[in-house]
Parts: sequence; structure tokens; C-alpha cells
Amino acid sequence: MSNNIQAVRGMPDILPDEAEFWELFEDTVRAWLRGYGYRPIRMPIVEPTPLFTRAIGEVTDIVEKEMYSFVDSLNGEPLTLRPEGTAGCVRAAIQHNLTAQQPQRLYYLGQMFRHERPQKGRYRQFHQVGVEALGFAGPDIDAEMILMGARLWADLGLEGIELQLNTLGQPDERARHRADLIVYFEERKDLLDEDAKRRLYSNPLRILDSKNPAMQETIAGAPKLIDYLGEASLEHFSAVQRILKDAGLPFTINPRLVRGLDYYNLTVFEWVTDRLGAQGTVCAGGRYDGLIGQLGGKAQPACGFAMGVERLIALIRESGGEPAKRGTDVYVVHAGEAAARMAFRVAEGLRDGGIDTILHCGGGSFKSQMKKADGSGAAFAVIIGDDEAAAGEVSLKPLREAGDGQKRVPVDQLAETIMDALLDWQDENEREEA
RNA sequence: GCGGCAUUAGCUCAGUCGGUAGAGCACUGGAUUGUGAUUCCAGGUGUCACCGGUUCGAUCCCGGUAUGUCGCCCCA
Repeated sequence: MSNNIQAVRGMPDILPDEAEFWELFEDTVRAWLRGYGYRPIRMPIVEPTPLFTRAIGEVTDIVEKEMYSFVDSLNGEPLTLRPEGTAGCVRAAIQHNLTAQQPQRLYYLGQMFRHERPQKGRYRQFHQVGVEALGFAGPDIDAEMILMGARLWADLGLEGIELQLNTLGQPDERARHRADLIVYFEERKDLLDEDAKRRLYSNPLRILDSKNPAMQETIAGAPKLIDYLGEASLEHFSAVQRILKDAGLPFTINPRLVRGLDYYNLTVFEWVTDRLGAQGTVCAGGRYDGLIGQLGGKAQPACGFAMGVERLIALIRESGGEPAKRGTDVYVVHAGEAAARMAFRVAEGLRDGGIDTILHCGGGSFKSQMKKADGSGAAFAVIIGDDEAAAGEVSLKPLREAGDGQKRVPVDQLAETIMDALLDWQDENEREEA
């Protein structure tokens, strides 16, 4: 067993039961995105490595130790499996001049790769739904994107996802705060733990996140970013909050909310849950006004967010979400050579009529075919034996509560008969539920 | 990347104080010639994750590896 090749660690297979669940999730997500006017875009999974080092930031964890980077052995080009979607999306928008005429609302859905230690809700290959609004200065689009999230949770029947909000200000404001922060911690270096010392020059903002009780006092006295923000930044932040309040959406301002990617500015937000253990963030994003210019495009504001599909699906399961197992409409059972040949014609005819049909393949006794028909979840078995084949008819047997007993039906009336019975059955079910 | 815990039939798990193992569910076949789901009968050698060590003998003890899981780091 272990001699066989296994899936790469942290890159699990998604088997049919699970994959059907994913498709339902994706249907909901696509309908939700259409509701806000977002259009799909599909980028490659592999991009030139410099795209990510420039966009995400050289000293971030992602770039330093989590990227699947390799050299294309055929031409020596440095390539990387995308660890996130925004960089590639922005690259595509610049390359094809997408925002030359109009701002763009875009989304994508697909695999991302980060070499982290896997556990539940965190994988080396994982999936994100990314939503990007390019060319919008906000704060209206910021708030819209946040409100979108709330609607999706409702569409998915999820509760207990809370919104955390912060502002990072503009790069110059952040830079002054950062410089003062470093000075502040340098003066108190003996009070810092190893972790904090390591981050002092690479990521001093993260020191503020430390859970070390011994450092809390030092952290509390540190310079606060909000004191470095200019009027425009403060106004942008309060405008976002105003819209959220108007919409009645509760949120928590978390001054320690810092994104792991360098390109963010002004509004940042996270949707978090306490039901998934250590991986509580199911959706996160913010504004990145500098990125398009930084990647060589004409400077334009932008805002976006990404959701972790595995985490959201885990949360749906946690909340008792189970998709209604929907079987096929018809299972065709047949015995005898003439019947087998007719079965193909009948099955194709049913599909012409819009009826989902499984044709029994692989032989087996009548009994075993009927068992398979039942197991398939089909509403009807269509039975063809020598009698039926000779008469140009089939036996139609209801397997659930649809229709009223087994009967013979001419082949040319079969699709219509089944469709009518299915519709009646559907009506009955709806009436019962009401 | 660091630390803890786990790994027995397709699934969920029990078990052997070291003498190579079981249940439920699922699955397959059958209960008079062409009728499922209910009922009855029958059907499991699964390298007890892998490799090595201790032992007369290991699935059970020890070490390593792999994978999962929990926490840390970080993040979706």
C-alpha cells in the first residue's frame, strides 16, 4: 500500500461526495458574484517568480519560506506556483490594459500553493475565491466588498462570522510610524523576547501581535498608527465605517489587524470565526492602491479580498450543512440482446428529452440491476426485456413515490410520461413542505 | 519550520497485560425461471501505515520515516 505513489503532502484529493459539495458551493458563489456585477477571469497557476517577490514583499513569510519556486529546466526561467491570486490578476490587467477605459470588477476561483505545515483548514494546495475591483478609489467600493461578504454568509446559511476592520494608512504614514516603532522597541530591546527581536527590523508591526504576557506592557505603550494618519486617511476610514453602520453591519476595529502581504494600504478587513480552531480567518482583504503602479502599470487604486474555500466548506459542514443528495432521474435496466440494443436508443431518447439517465452497463442479473437502480437514487427504473423489446415498449417502474405503479409505456411516449410524472412529484413535494 | 497526539477491513471503531484480529455500517451473491428499497441466508489473508531494533515470537514494546490531527509560527 505504501509502495504506491501517494498524493503530495498537504495536497488532498477531493473525492466525489466532497466534490459535489464543492460544486454546490461554487454555484452559490457564482450567483452571488453575478449579483454584484463581477466578471470571471482565469490566470495561469504558474507565474514568473519576480511577480510575487515584487508584489507580496521580499521579507514576508510567504516569499521567504512558503513559495513553490523552481527553475524551468528547459529555458532557465524562474517560476513560482501562485501563493495568492491578486498579483497574477493585476499582472493580467496591466498586460491586457483592462482598466484603460473602465474600472473592472473581477473574480477568479482556483488553486493556490504555499509550503506550510498542513493541518485542518490549512493546506499546501488550497483554493481561494478572489474578488478584485481595479480602478476604484473607494471608500464606497471598500464598503461594498465588505457588505458582499455578509450577503454570502447569509446565502450559505453561515452564522457567527465576525468582521474585523482596520486601516493601514498610506505608505508614507506607515513608514513614519514604522520608523518610530523601531526606535521605540530599540530603546526597550531588553524587554523583547527572541521572536520580537527577530522581527524588529523585518516586520515590527507583527511585534504588536505578540501574545507573550511579559511584553504586553511594552506593546501597550508603543506608538499607534492611528496617530500618524493624515486627514484623508482618517476620512477614508470613517467613510467606510459610515456605510457599514448605515447598512447595519456590526464590526470590530482591530488596530492589530495587519495583512501578511506588503501591498495593502488604507482599509483592511478580515472575516473570522471561532469554530475552526487555529485557522479562524475565512476571508480577508483590503485596499492596494500602490500595487498596479508598482508592477509597472499606470498607477490606479484597487481593492480586493480572498476567501479560503476549504475553510468555508469546513465551516458549512460544522454548521450541519449537508447537500441534498440528488440522484439521477432514470435508471435503465435491460436483459437480453435485443433489449440491450434498444436500451441505448431509449436512454439517448430520454436525454434528448432532458431527463438524466443512467444506462446499466456491465451485465449482471436482473436483481442486481434493480439493486443498482435503487442505489442510484433514480426516481424511475425503465425496464426492458424481450417482451418490451418486441412490443416497442418499456416497463416504467416508480422507485420512490413518483407516479402510480408500474406500467407499460410506448417508447415514443416515454420521455413525456416521465417528465410529467417528475413535475407532478415535484409539485407534491413542494405542497407537502408548505 | 517547532512541540504534543494519532495511524487496525471501503467507512466508523473495538481488541490482543507480546503467541499474526473482531463488530456495526457498506459492499457482493442467493431465497423457483424478468423487479429494488424491508426480511432471511452466505461471503473478509486485512503485509493491524512503512522501515528497522528488542524477543523463541511484535499488530501490541523501542527507534526512525510517512501521513493525519492539535497547538505555535504564519495565513485563506
